[in-house]
Amino acid sequence: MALIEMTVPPLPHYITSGFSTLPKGGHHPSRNNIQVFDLLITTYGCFYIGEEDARFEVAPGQAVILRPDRYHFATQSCAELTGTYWMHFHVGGPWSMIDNAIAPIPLEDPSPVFVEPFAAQPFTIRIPQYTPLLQPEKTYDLFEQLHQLQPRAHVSSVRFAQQQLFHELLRQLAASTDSEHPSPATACAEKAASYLRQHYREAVSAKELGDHVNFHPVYIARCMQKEYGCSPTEYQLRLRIQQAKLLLLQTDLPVAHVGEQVGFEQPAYFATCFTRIEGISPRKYRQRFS
DNA sequence: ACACATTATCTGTACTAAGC
DNA sequence: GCTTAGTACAGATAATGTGT
Repeated sequence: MALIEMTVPPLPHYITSGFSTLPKGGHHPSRNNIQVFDLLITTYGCFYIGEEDARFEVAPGQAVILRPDRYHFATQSCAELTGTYWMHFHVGGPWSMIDNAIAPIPLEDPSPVFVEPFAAQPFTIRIPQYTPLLQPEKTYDLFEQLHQLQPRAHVSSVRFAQQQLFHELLRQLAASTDSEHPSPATACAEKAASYLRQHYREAVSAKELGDHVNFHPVYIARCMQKEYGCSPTEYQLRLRIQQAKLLLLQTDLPVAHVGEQVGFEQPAYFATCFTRIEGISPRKYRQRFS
C-alpha cells in the first residue's frame, strides 16, 4: 500500500471541498501538477483515474489522494451516475511517498513521554493514497459539515472549525492504515510501555513486567527495542528523568528529593543517570532553565 | 484435500554488560 | 563481586501459502 508520509508541524492545511457528480459516460478531468493534494471519495457509482503508472478504481466508500506534482487522467468512463466528494489541501512541511510493506518505524516518533519542555516534537502522519474507508458514513458527515460552513468561510472562527474538521478527516484516513492495527510486537511494546508509565516510580523487574504484560521478558525487551529504540529499563529511566526535569523546573525541591520523587533511591545514582541522559547535572539543569 | 514449505510469533539458553 | 538485564542465537509452534 502506498502511503503519504507528512512530517508535522506544520499541520496540513484545508483549502476547499465540494461534491460533484459525473454522468454515465463521464470521466474525471485530466490535470497536471495542480500544486495541491486532491482527495476524492466516491459515495455512489464508480470512477477510474490514473496517476502516472498507478491506476485507481474508486468505488463507493473508497478514497484516493492525487499528488500535487503528478499528471492525473481518467482511465475509463463512468459506467453509471457517480457521486464524489472532493477536497483540496496543502502540505506545508516535508512529505514523501512510502511503501507500507517496507516502511521503517519513524525514528523521530518516540513515546510522547520524552517530549522536551520547550521544543515542538516533530512527528509523522501516514495516510494511505488509496484505501477503503473504515467508517464511510462518518467521513461523509465530515464533508457535509464542511459544506455547511462554506458560506461563512470568510469568518476566522469558521475557518478554524474547517481546519479542525479536516484534521479529523485526516485522522480517519490514517486509521485505515496498519499503524492503527498494531502488529503483535507493537502491541506488546505498547502494553509494556503503558505499564512502565503507570509504575515508573517503582522498581519494576523484567520478570514482573513480563507477568503483567503476559509475555516473556526477552520478547518484551526485543519488542521495545524495535518500537522505541531502547530497552524497558532504559525506557523507565528516561521516564524518570523526564519527570525529574519537570520537578526541577516547577518546584524548589532539593535535587536529592527530586530523584527520590521519581524513583531513585540513591541521589548519587540519580545525578549520574541524569547527567548521562541530559549531558548536564540536575543542579546545572535547574540553574540554566529556571 | 493433503503434504510440505515458508513465515511469523514467541520462548529458552548462554554469554556479556551494567547496576548497585 | 553479586545480581539482574540485555542481546544473540537456536528452536518450538501455529498460521499461511503453494504445489500436486
